[in-house]
Amino acid sequence: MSSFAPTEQRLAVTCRQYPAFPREPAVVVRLVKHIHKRVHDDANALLKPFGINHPEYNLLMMLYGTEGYSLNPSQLAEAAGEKSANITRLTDGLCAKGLIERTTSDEDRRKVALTLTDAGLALIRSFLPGICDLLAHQTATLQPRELAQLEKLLKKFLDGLEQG
Amino acid sequence: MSSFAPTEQRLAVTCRQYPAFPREPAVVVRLVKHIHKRVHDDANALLKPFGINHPEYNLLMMLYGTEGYSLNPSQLAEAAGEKSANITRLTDGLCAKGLIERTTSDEDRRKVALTLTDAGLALIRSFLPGICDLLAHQTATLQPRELAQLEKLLKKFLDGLEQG
DNA sequence: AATAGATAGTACATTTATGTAATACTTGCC
DNA sequence: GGCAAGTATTACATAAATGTACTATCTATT
Repeated sequence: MSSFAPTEQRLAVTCRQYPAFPREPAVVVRLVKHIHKRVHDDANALLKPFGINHPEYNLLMMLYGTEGYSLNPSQLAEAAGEKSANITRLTDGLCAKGLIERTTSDEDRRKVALTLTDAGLALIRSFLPGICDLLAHQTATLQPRELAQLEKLLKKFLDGLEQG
Repeated sequence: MSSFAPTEQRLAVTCRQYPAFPREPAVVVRLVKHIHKRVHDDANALLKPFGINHPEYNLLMMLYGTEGYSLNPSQLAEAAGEKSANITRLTDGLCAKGLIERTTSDEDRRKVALTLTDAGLALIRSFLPGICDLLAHQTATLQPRELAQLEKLLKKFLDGLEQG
C-alpha cells in the first residue's frame, strides 16, 4: 500500500465537499511533494558519509557539469535554483571544506569565480558511483519509454508554471 | 526559454565526462525539484494574505478532507507527509491562530484530536476559490489526457521509491 | 494487580535554511 | 567626474526541520 493513499483519499473527500476543487492538479502537486521529499531524504542519507548534504551536492554537480569546473555565484544560483544569499552561505561551507575555491575575476572585479578544487573533484568521483546506483534504482520501476514520457510531461508542466 | 535549460545543459556535460551517469533519472529528479519549488512559492504567495503558509495549508486541507474535520497528530503526519515532531510545531501555530482545536480523546487518553474550528473552516472557504484558480492555472498547459498520464507515471515513480 | 512493553504526543536543543535589507565595490555611460 | 546599474557579500531576523529524550497512557501477560 502506497503512503500516498491517505492523501489521495482526503483529496477525494475534498472534491465531494467542494466540487470546484480540481482533483487531478491537486493530486499531481501532492505527488510532486511526496516524491521530492523522498528523493531528498535518500540523497541526504547517501551523502552524509561524504560530509555533504543534498544542496551542497547540487552545487558541486553544477560545477562538475561546467567546462573548467567554474561558475560565478549568480550562474550557480540559477543552475541550482537557489537564491543568491543562499549561495554565499552554501559556498562558504564548501570553501571551508576545501572542495571549492573563490577567486575574483581579473576582467570584472565585481565577479567571483567558484571553482572545484582537486579535493572537490576527487570527492565527486568518490560518490558518483553511489549516486548513479541510487538514481537508477529510484527509477527502476519505470520503463525507458515511461521515463522519457515523464520527462516530457514534467517539462511541459514546468513551462506552464513559469510562463505565469 | 525555460529556467531549466542551464541545469539540463550541465547534466549533459556531466554525462559526457562520466558516461555511467544516468541522464534521464537525473533530469527527472531535477525537474521534480524545480517544480516543487515553484509550486511551493506560488502557494505561499497566495496564502500569505490569509496569514498561513504552504505547510499549514496542507494540514488544514487534510482536516478539511476528513469526515468530521478531525484527525490525530499521527494520522495528520502521514496524510501531510510530515514528521510527527513537525506536526506538533505546525499545529501549535494553527491553534494559536484559532484555526484548529486540540482535544484529548476519551477512549484513549494518549490520543489527541485536532479539529477544524469554525474559524478554520471559514478561512478554508475563503481561500479555496483562489487555490482552485491557482491549481487550474498551474496545469493549464497540460491537456486532460496528459494530466492523467502524468498522474499515473508519478504514482509509479513514487511506488518505486517506496518499495526500496 | 503488577509489571513489561508498546504507543502517542510533546519538549527541548540543535542544525539547517530562507528572506530581506543594507552595504561595498565595480563597471559603463553620459 | 558623477551617477545608474550590476555583482556579491553581510548581517539580521525568522522559519523550518531534525533528533533525542521524556511523559503519559494503554495493552497484554502473568
